Amino acid sequence: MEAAAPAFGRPRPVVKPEKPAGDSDDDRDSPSNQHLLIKEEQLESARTEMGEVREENQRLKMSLGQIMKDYEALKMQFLGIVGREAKKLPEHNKEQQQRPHDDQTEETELVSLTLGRYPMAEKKKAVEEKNINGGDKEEVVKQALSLGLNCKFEQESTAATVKEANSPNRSLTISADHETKEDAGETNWPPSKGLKTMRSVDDDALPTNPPKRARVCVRARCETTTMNDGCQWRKYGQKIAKGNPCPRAYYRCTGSPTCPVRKQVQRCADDMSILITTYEGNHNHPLPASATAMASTTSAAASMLLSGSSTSSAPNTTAAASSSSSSSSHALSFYSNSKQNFYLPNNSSIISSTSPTHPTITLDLTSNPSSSSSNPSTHFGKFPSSFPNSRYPFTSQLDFGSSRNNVLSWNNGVLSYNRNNHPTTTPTNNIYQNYLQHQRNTAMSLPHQQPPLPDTIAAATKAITADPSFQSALAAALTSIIGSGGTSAGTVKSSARGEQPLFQLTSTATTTTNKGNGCGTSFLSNITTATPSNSPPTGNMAFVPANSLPFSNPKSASASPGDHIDLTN
DNA sequence: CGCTTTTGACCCGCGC
DNA sequence: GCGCGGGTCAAAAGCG
Ligand SMILES: [Zn+2]
Repeated sequence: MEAAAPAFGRPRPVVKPEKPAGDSDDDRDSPSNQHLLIKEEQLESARTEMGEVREENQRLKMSLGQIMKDYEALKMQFLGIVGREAKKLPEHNKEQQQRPHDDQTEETELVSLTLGRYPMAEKKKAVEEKNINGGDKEEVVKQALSLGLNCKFEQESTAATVKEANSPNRSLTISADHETKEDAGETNWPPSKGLKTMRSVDDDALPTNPPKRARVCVRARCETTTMNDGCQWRKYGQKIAKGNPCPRAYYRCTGSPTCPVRKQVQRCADDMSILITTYEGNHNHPLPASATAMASTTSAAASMLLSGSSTSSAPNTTAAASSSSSSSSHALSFYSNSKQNFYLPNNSSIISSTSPTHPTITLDLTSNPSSSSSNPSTHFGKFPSSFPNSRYPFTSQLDFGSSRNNVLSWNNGVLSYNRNNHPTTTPTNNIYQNYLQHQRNTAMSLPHQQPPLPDTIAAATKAITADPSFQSALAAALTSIIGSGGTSAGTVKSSARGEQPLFQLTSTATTTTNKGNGCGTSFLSNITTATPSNSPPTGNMAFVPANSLPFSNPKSASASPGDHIDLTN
């Protein structure tokens, strides 16, 4: 995206490429030379731009190359270590291990992520450039890191079981992009639209009507009142929308007193099991690791939306970052290297509609839960990469932990959705408990960063975690992973009875977009909008999520009344 | 005691 | 201008 960003991001006096018409015009000797001159100028500038872009591309390519090298090297190291570890560890209860999967996954992931670390420096650069070129608002907080790393998760030890079902490699592409310029856009929200009366009176007396905030709507099956997305929400209102027996609830983020983020939750009238959550705005404060996934997703979506793209993708759309040979797509090449494709959950789809009111993008993850056995790949549609006019790729990683019956998980880069309507199996609680227990006990002994790890890993981890940017990225990545991990834990339950190891690893997905111009990027985390340096703990925080995991949070503010929703059913 | 939820009132944009 | 519907406020109640 870097490449593209500059080119398209900044509405410079660039001539729109599609207007080669200019040439024809020239021929036409229409009116005055002025016209010609102007055209020429435009051409000139365009060329210049092109040149710049190319240069940048080159640079980025090189960076990428190096990154990849590093990555490979580290990967090897990692594998070696892991292998050793695996041997060392007498196999704990296999069962437990499986569950802890999540844990392990996390850990694994962490390490994996480590591999991607180098990029940071480079990426930063990229980011900077981006900012320069594309940052609409200079406010771009530096914390906005854009980094892309590609990791593969090899769950050697743990995954042994899983392996069968899943190929050993999972790759996770992460790209944190803070800059979500959209922020700017969204940030506007504060100008409380209406209430000028007594409410926000002075501030911006004239809110210059901000561009409407983008909204991201997520549809997912969920039993609980609200999806546990890791954020803290306070309910501030409830209304019964006409045409839907179910009340719509309004929540506000309490992460920060000034956080503009809001969400409204409502059940689908047609299918009560579907929960429709609409997010609006970007967080202006650090988020718990567990919350970054959703946040990044929404912001990414918002970005995409705002960038002006209308999309509606069908499940089977192939996004694939087909290698657009153009030099302008490093991102793509990056991905292609890793030969990764991103998938959305089964028939999940993304639809962005710019309604008069608010531009809204909808992620529909509700599609049929159908059998998730056998070939996952068959059930999944590749992520639609086609965002017509968008220059921002869109990411989708969601963890809806709260649901007991649903499971979203990523396997091998594929997101699988599992729905278990028959809670006949072991109660979630047990699993949860086990999970926790396991966490405490087993987790420690696992190849974590904490305990007896080979220095290598420890060192690597340290080093990595030291880098703030990385932290953010990591946090995001882990978040998503973990978040889903929680989910997966839930899944475990379902798996308990099944043979399908689908749930094992969950990670986030990112998508790449490479439209005609091919600048694909996945960006997944734009972690916080506003806290650059605060994130230090993030790296570590990533592991905290245990608490914030989707598992039912008894206390979670928003989740309390639980089933309360008695829908008319 | 602090925080969240509940809930009716209020505000505002929009269509008629 | 009026009514409707969506969204928000804020007082009161509930909870740990
Ligand atoms: Zn927030």
